[in-house]
Amino acid sequence: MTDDEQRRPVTTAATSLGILERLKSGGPMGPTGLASELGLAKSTVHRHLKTLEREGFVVPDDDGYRVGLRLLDFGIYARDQHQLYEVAKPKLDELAEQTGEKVWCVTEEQGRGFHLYGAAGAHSVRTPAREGTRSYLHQLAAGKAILSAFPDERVRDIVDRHGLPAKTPRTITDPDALFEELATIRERGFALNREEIVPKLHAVGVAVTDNEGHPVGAISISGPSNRLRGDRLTGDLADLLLGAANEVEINLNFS
Amino acid sequence: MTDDEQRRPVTTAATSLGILERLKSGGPMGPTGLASELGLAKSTVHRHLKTLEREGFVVPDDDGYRVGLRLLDFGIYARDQHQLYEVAKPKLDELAEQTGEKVWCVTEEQGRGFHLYGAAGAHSVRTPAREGTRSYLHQLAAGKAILSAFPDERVRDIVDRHGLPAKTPRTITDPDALFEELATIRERGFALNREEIVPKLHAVGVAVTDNEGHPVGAISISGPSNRLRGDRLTGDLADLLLGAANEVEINLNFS
DNA sequence: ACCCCCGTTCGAACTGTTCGAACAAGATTT
DNA sequence: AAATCTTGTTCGAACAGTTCGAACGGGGGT
Repeated sequence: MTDDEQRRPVTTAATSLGILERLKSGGPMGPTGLASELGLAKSTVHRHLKTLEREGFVVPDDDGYRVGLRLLDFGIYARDQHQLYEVAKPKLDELAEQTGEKVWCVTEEQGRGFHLYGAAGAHSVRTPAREGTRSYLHQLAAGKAILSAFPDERVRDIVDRHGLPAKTPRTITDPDALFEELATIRERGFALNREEIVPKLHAVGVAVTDNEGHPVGAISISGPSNRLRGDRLTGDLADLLLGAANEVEINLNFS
Repeated sequence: MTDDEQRRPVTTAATSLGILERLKSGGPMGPTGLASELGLAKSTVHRHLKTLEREGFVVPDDDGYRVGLRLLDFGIYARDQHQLYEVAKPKLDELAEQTGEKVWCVTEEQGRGFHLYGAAGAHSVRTPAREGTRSYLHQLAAGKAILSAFPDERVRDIVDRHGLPAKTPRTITDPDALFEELATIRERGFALNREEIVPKLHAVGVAVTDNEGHPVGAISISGPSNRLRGDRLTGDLADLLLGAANEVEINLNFS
């Protein structure tokens, strides 16, 4: 059904984007290193780099080239365009102060979760997530909340496309188990994450939907597992989140 | 001297990047609109969009395509890599709370200024600047502070390359006037901006340099002209900034 | 029910990219 | 200090890929 196979991709452009991704995942590099890692000729990479540099997408560095701040310009623009961001942001700051934990706002794009904004509470712990981070939806409390608001068919497409890769032994890797979990989430209204992405890290997540019931994203609270457990997790914090999500939903429909 | 003319740019990649920029400046569009604005065939644009979509750089939208959040991932990464960001951030938050104004941290790339991070104080006003915004250095207090830390030759190159475009009647547009201003800044240690980029907006800026004297960026405080004037601007606020910049410089050299 | 506009596909002509070799410059080594 | 290796850069030719225009199919509007 999902014809992922693109008929005739622009391979030249894809090469440039591949260089960009390599510079992000592998750190600053020069033409020689990139060429050997990407299986291209030095001269080819060189020409691509010069073109990317002309547009500000890469910048010369001591160790070769690195991704340029022009991408921050684009990225922040993309975030600001998102309806959820501006509405949820003040509410997230409020939640972070109230709970003292880390509060995130996540949205879906192409079947993946993107961390739009994170508010740090007084006792919030450091996690691998940053703003902009792209994650698998099934590995996040907020992600599972989003999935629970999708029709089953859509969830199945996403699972087919991206699979259910594991991050910890507790990550959901079985489609059937995922659908069971989503049913539970739909019933009680919020999603839980118990060490499914980072050991010793728990989280609660609630979907934010538009007036047609389609999810525009989700908000979540995450923190150390010994602080986020029992009634505090499934009671106070979940209720707080449900209320906040509801507020955001109302504001969304009038903006 | 500056051979801006690239010998053989990868025009295909440049086309893709051009589409990206058009989507940012012109808002979401479809292949037809982009093709007419860029002077390309519909089918060409379509193929580029599909390729960009495959990498997450653009995403389908009600009105066609829009820039994707993958760019936020890249952009935030680029910011986090910057040495100045993590060191300056806590100090900026502190300054914002102390002064109640908007505090920015700006760095230079390719002769342009990039807003890395902005902390909003209690009374801070809304300005056109966002995080990621690319500006002309001569239009910013922080930008002029950066320029004042460059050797004259470097400043001349930047002026040759980007010119001195005006934003308001008070923007410096004459190279000689700029060099005079930079000399003054070097003497007193801080830069001023009096309605040179936005009417009724003033700012103070101080450069942050590494242990070799090269600027890694600058920090600034900006606010309404009737609040940022006289002794408060050139005295209290300037002193506060100078102290903050000095702290940041020390922390920079040990990280 | 019609039409128009937009997104999409396809084939052929051609423009642009890719590759490898060669050059220059800097760093590291002997 | 000379020599050698590596890196960034330039160049030309063969090739591969991109571009364009036309045509198809679908959705919204009149």
